[in-house]
Amino acid sequence: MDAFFVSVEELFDPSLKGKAVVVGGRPHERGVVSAASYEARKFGVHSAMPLRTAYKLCPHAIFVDGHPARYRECSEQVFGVLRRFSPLVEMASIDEAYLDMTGTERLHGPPLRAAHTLHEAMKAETRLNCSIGIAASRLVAKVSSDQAKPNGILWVIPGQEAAFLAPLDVRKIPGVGKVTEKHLHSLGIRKVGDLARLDEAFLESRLGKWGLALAGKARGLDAGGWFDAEIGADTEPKSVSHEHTFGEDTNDLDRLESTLTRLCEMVGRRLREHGLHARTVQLKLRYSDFATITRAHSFESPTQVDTELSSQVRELFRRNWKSGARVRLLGVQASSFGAGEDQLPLLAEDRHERWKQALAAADRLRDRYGESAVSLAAGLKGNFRERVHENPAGLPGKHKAAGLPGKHKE
DNA sequence: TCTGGGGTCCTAGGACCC
DNA sequence: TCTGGGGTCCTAGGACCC
Repeated sequence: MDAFFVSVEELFDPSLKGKAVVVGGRPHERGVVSAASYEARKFGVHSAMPLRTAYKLCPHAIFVDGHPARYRECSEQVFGVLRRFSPLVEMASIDEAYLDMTGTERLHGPPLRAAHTLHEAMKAETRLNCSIGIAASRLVAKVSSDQAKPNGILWVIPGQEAAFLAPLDVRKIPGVGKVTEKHLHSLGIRKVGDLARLDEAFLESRLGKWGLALAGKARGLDAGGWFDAEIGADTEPKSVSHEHTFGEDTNDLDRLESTLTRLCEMVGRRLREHGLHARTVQLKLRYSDFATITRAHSFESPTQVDTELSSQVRELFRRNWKSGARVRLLGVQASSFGAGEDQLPLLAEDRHERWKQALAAADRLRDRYGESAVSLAAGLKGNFRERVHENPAGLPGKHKAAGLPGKHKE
């Protein structure tokens, strides 16, 4: 999709059309640009740029907050259109998808014709512009759709992959970022064509396994890593995380701990939504100077229960926080998803079951009344914290830290 | 240029096992 | 008691993507 977030915002507020628009937050907030309109890009504004910088470059731009729910909704609409063109659709991100069009020729005609029909249908049904790249590999399809932007279609005829890629900067290859680009420049490699001329052994000696994959990519092959899989292959999540950057760095213990608890609740909730049980939980801690550490803990049996996550995360925090140091960001990630139900000892089974019911009820309340409707006591500031400390296992004992597994239903 | 939030994949070292 | 080789799992960090 072209300038996806900006385009969606324009649907909700047509007066934004044609103007310099920056999605991501207020100009003096901590944060970066999620998306910039083509008009704003003329002033050098681009995504991932700090909002403050964008403001300096383009003070007259309209700064708007992002609306993830809107983008998700539009993304689902987009998916609905795509699915009619092929059963093999893979959403690679919220605004990007791959379609395997093999065998659809009788239905949709030759490639350019199918693409044209799709392009029209997308505009008609979502009122959003997209660009389409057509090729015999995911890599070339992706690069050609980038080259087709905005609002274009580009077909790279089989056999022409290397010729199409050769004049492009190496940076255009997905997976080549700032660091790899610099590395390649230091070897005198600037264009994809330079890369394609080198032999694999040389690249492998300089860049390891990645160099080998790169040699393939320079020739238009889906070599290595995330490009290899079949389109539409299973996309089970590998991790679930939430993080928060404070508006201002803080060393207030109450604030830090309540933030961690809240993050654990959000992670736990997503685990339950997806029916996942995590074996590993990870704390992320970023200080004022941007120095960042991560510390992980693995459970004996996988969990999706907030209190089990948060008691471990708080322990990791307690053990690793340079006491008193100001913190910029906290994050919590769950991973290593194990299949089965937790194998708890029999005695704990009942308590555990009650907690699961309580958490499910809390999720329903949040659905109905909003994210802040229900919280574990430790997620609140102040009074309740002591009681949670008395109950470090975080399990619902007589304290009923969350006040949840009681008689009342919801 | 004072640097978000949600992800994936890769590397490397150490513990541990046979 | 100068010490191999293969494997897995765990942890930490980093590049990269949208």
